[in-house]
Amino acid sequence: MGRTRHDRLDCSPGCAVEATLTLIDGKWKGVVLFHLLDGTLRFNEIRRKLPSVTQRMLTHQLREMEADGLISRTVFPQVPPRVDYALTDRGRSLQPVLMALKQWGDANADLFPQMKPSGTCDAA
Amino acid sequence: MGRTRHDRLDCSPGCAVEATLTLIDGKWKGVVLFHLLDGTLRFNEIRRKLPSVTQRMLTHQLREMEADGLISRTVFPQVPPRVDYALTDRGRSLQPVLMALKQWGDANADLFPQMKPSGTCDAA
DNA sequence: CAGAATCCCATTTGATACTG
DNA sequence: CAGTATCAAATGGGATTCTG
Repeated sequence: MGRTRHDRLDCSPGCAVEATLTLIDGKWKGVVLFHLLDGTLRFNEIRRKLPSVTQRMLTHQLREMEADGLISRTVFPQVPPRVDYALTDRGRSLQPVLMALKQWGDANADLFPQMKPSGTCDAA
Repeated sequence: MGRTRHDRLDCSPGCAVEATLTLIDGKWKGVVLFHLLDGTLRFNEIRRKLPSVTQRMLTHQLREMEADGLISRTVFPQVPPRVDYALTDRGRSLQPVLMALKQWGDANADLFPQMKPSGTCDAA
């Protein structure tokens, strides 16, 4: 086990750009973080917002973001289980980054044919 | 062949976030775009700024960004060859995104032990 | 409900050598 | 100088099944 994901960083004036990217790429991390901006979510609530994610991947991405200190994971010892995910302070500090990414994506929607117009689905 | 890189997009309020990410993840794209903010660069100039990138990877990433309309590639028919890379208007419009990524990375440098302080290397 | 375990395929990345 | 070509390794990601 270990944090080999950030080993790709070398020294360069722009490496902070890549550094941040290593934390939020991964197939679903961006969207998950974005949704968590609106508040705490349970595992299946996140799943429902991401129509085509598998449990395996969602679990994996969530664990990585937890290890990176971007989100917190709270397990309620009850049956059936309940696990809450929320942004940490560090995770919340990504808000400007996430908003910049979203704004650019919306402004350049023509690049993404399969992306439906913003607000077509259930709003956050 | 084709543009399968953006097929990962599904419908979700935050999918524009992922959409943008599909364009700038890739191991070196972020840094390359960042450096191009300062102006046109030749192939080997970019290489020199990225100590550990291979020609193969750099070529590949540049071609993808060209296909996505983020950068332009100008070949000068001369010997030895000269190829200039520059941001397109669309690429330049990523500036706020890139700066947000860089700022966050610098502010959270403690997460990246192997990242030397900003400005340690040759400045852009 | 929120996962863990296993298997397997696709894509990404790297190493190396060669070229107009 | 700015690439290509080829091979191999690492990683990412999906499908499915099982469980406390």
